[in-house]
Amino acid sequence: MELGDVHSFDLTPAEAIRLQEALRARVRLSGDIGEISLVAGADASYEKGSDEIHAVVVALGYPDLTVVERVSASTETSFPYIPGLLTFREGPALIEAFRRLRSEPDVVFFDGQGIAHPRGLGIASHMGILLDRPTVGVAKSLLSGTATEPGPGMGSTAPILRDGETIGMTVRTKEKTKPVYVSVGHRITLSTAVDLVLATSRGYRLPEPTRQAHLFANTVRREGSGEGRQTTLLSGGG
DNA sequence: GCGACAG
DNA sequence: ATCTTGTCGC
Repeated sequence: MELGDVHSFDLTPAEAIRLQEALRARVRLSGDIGEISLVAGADASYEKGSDEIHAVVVALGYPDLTVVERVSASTETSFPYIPGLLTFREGPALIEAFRRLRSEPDVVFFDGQGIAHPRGLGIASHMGILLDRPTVGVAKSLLSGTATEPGPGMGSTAPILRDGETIGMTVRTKEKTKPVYVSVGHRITLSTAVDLVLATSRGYRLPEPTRQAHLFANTVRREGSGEGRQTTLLSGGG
């Protein structure tokens, strides 16, 4: 994908927070996505003691969810994991992975929050601005706000509230399984985001874009598919 | 001051 | 996120 100007990631935590406060104004909570034919999932993995991050992006056809492309990028990081500043740890590697992506996904799912973040700029929102593309945050746990419990059935949802505002939705993607926390990343409505998460869920807690990215990120870390600049294009089949 | 705290 | 084997529930 073509990326526009990307700001520096060589920042201190205090500078990172100031940047988030400045960028939050650029997040768009609405948008007409039109016909969707391609979705993507982005994720990262790393080893316990290492500072090497393995980021991946997996593109899938929609609504069939067939994987059409997988790319990865492995980079060194010095920024530690700090709740609320995840983008500054995983962002550089993810950006490189997106640069290697040939596909042009209509929407991208990220592992983490969108606007359901202390400063309204979780990794899905931040990356959405840099990519200028619709994005959705699909987190496995809550970072900000109060989550209400959805019903036990697949497809049930309930709001994530903060100061009386709905900042996201808990979504039951699998019956009797802990819900995922969905919030708008950028250029999409919460309603559409939730619909897409459910439309891409196939019997697992994580929707396919996110699940496939998760699996591939682990493969890259263990077997190394990204030592350099490798892009894997698939023609069909899983 | 204390607790909470995406991945 | 990662380190790890078996185990309990659907």
